[in-house]
Amino acid sequence: MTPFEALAEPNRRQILDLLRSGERPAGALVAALAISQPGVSKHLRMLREAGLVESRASGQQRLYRLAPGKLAEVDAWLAPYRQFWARRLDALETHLEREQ
Amino acid sequence: MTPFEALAEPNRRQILDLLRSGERPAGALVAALAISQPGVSKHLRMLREAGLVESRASGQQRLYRLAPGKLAEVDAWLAPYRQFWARRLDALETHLEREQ
DNA sequence: CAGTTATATATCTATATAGCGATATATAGG
DNA sequence: CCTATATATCGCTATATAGATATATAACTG
Repeated sequence: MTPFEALAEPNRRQILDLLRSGERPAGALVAALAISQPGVSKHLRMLREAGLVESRASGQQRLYRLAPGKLAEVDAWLAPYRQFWARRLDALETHLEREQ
Repeated sequence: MTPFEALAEPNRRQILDLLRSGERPAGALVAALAISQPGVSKHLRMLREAGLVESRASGQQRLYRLAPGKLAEVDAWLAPYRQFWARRLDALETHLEREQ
């Protein structure tokens, strides 16, 4: 499964969004999503195969975390398109980056 | 079709890549891809439905061009993840600087 | 060891879509 | 009109996958 294919499914994007705030056990993801536990487990497997997440065991739990390398590849694909939209937004981003 | 779903298919990403260098007739896209003319036409339809391209008639031809607004939405989704690999790159840079 | 919890896998159904060849539609030019 | 060209749609097959429920594996707990 490629990262692009993995991102096509909304539940998988939601899992990634949840993992942005840190490592989470699979059960926390199940609780947050509107699909069954096996469904979440299957999506997690696909995200693993796409290289978008990694997991480790901790007792009975499996802790999942972002593995952002493949997302960086998606970002790299997108990069040359950035010139096409809103130069005004570019200007804003530059401004905000300088504020940091 | 959502932009994320549209981007999941490699031929569709290739079409977008070709359109980055400017408006192109459908035939030019057919010539560049490794699939049949109806196949390209179907992908173009999906890209249209996803809001990623627009087309206009010109004689017998249909000219396609990028409609980057929806790509900007993808970029916006991706934005909060950028800190994750930026951090890693920062670390790498620091490491390399220390090597010198 | 039995029971409980956490997660993964198996199996099934339904739906989506990628691909093809054939055909339809539309425009251009003789 | 008639024919050629450009593109879209139709009809089909094959494959992928999202979803569910049921079951298996694995690790804690008493």
